[in-house]
Amino acid sequence: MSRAPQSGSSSGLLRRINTVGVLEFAWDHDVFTATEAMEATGLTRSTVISRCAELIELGWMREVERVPEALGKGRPARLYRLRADAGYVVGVDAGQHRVLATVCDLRGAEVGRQEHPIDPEHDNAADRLALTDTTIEEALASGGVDPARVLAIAVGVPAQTDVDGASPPGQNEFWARMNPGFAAHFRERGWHTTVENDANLAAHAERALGAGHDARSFAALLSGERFGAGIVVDGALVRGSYGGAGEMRLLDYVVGVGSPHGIGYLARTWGREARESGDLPADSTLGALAVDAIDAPAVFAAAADGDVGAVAVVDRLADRLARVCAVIDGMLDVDRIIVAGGVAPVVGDLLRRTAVVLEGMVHPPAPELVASSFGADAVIVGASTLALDRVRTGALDFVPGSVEGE
Amino acid sequence: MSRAPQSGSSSGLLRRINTVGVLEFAWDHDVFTATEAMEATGLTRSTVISRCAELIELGWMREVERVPEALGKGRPARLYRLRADAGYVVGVDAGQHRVLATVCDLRGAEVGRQEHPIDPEHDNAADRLALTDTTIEEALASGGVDPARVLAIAVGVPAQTDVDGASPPGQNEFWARMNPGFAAHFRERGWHTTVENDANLAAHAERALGAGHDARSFAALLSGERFGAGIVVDGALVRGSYGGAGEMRLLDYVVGVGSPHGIGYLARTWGREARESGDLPADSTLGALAVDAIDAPAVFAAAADGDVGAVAVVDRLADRLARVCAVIDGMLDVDRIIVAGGVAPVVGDLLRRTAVVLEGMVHPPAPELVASSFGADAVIVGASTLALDRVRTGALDFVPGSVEGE
DNA sequence: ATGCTTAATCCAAGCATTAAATCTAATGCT
DNA sequence: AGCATTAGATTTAATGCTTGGATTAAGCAT
Repeated sequence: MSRAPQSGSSSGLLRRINTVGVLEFAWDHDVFTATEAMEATGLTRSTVISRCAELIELGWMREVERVPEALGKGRPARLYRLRADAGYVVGVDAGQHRVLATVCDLRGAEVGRQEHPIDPEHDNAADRLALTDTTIEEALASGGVDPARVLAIAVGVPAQTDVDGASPPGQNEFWARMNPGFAAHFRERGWHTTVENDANLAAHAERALGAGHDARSFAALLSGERFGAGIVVDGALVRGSYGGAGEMRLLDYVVGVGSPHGIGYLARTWGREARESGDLPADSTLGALAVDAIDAPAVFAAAADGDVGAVAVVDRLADRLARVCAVIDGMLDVDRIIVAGGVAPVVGDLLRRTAVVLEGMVHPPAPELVASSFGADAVIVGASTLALDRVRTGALDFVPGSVEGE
Repeated sequence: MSRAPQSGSSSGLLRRINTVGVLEFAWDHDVFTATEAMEATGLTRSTVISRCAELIELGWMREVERVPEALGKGRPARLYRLRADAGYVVGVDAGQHRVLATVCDLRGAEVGRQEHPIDPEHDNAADRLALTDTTIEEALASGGVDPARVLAIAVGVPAQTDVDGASPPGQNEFWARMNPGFAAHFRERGWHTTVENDANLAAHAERALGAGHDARSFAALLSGERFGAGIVVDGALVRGSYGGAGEMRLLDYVVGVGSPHGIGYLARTWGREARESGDLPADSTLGALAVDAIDAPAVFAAAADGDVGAVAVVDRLADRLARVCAVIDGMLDVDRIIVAGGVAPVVGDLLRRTAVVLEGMVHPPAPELVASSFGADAVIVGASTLALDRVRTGALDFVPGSVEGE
């Protein structure tokens, strides 16, 4: 008698569905009562409470004791809350010139961070992998997080990646160096691993937390040294089998563009050209700078200052950028284009000029042009966001960290 | 006592899931046994049989009696089969010059078809809507299908459409004529209605039944009078908020292209130009034709014949098409580009030449170039495929036709 | 203390599924 | 013909999970 090993009800499928439903609700609310969860999930009180009990058992949630001076009339409700420290995710921006790692809790709050420069002259796959490991280790230590409690990691690389996170080999030495087997390496540690192109991660960041959160379709245009776009259409990231969607190699064939150079590169280069041409008026802000001191922010600052040479550069950039945007919109009909990357904080004026040019180039309505609010952090924010997303989506497949902590 | 109105088990959610699972299985198998369904769904025999009973009750399936000379050793299995005639879907290709409607059963077999030309000179929204109704009525009659048994309809239009099937108003008189409120009109009849851009439907056709069935990412390039692409990336159609993805307005800005004209238009125009230039040698196939008789098939035929002038046109087309493909691939990293539309049957040689040019224009691997096997039927096949897909996806929300038939 | 209000808990009822035993229909061998 | 063999169909009891109502618990106001 008793203990017959029977699974019943399709091996607990329904139970699982409801558990996930309650956890989902917990994820986007802070503390909550059973009654609130009932309304959101459509389940009975008994069921909600039993699901909560299971989630507490599993370590995903915790019951939080009421603050004494609570209020209300009837019997006070028990309060539940997602355990933000049930696990952590690591985000990595493994860029060409530096490796940056952050550690976030399940609520997305950053609890640790570390960064190391990489000298492109002495860069190789093995060192890059080792330095990334070190950076992560230190970021974890800075947040006091035990590596065993990491559930997932996402790594952004300036390379194409396939769905498994590998970069197509052979044809591109650079990719092999930028993505030295990250996917296999971290999976070996038992972490759920995603390796993704940096522009695609920027798009993830914008979708979840930035200017893309209210747009069905948009492009996040990474615009530093080279253009690269992360494209979200109908709420889904468009990546392609090898993650090459949005790589913008096609700019070579666009009239008035012809190269993949980005805003940062062009502003600097054209700004220096103007400085060296000697045609600048005597009172030019740009003319007063050393050539080496001229970079994109300097040029935009000078233009804001009314400097004729810098204004000319910005106008030229506006035309160029408008064409890039016209191509993206013409192919994908996006509602919004978000200019991201290190230059994002200084392109406000450029975007206003670009919008005017763009208006004449596309079928109305023209896509809205906005600057990302993440600045140089777009990729790392996207990485942690994506890692977190993976945990959320497959939550019950993860085992949250040991609960002994408290 | 008894009969307490209790819903239990989350209002039959699990039951519904399993019912759908069995129906799914039925949909892509012909006759099948309970045992087969058990293996596919992971359910028990009892459950499968009870789900089948419900599906038969609902009218989706039917039990088919064994043919006497069956075989095997043990007790012969009961056989089930999807009722292909449980309902019908209507596909419509409402093109600029003609309206074509087909009626298909649930297995996708065409059971009725009707077509009417439209004179673009005397075209207006009201007449177009009325003619479409007539065409559908006649197509239904030709297949002996009672309109009440239609479950869904999909209409392809040469216009952009939003997710509800409406074309953005105002800015484009042409669209309002091409899509005279189809969505609202057919929904009023109680049919599940989808109105979609023609190139997007071609992509649906290729994905489900054509050259796209084994590609994760591809573009169906409708190439008659104007280029238009239906884009599938990672298995999902990329359409944009207003269905404008793949509209290829960006061709205006591509070096060596500059206009949206398609292969059909260009082959005809350039072929006539060559004919009129008078530079053709005496034995030219093209030169022997009347100017009015020169169209795309004629040009391709002449080129296959070795006609110098026609070969020159094909070479020029190859260069142009390669640039179009390079732009699509550069933006979306597709595995394959499928040239569709009326010209598809004759572009084999052109594609071979194009592939050579394209090889030098894109990052390897270059997308594979293939001709659609649907010819002028790409849009209508896509329409019925899509309508069928909608029925399949939401099957239990539909009420199949009356069963009294047999 | 006595209600009043709102949650939590308990419990019987019921649905849907599974597992195991039993039944049924065919084949093939003797 | 009789009987074992095979394999699917049915039946039955057990199980898991959810529901809905009854009961109890916890605060607050009077």
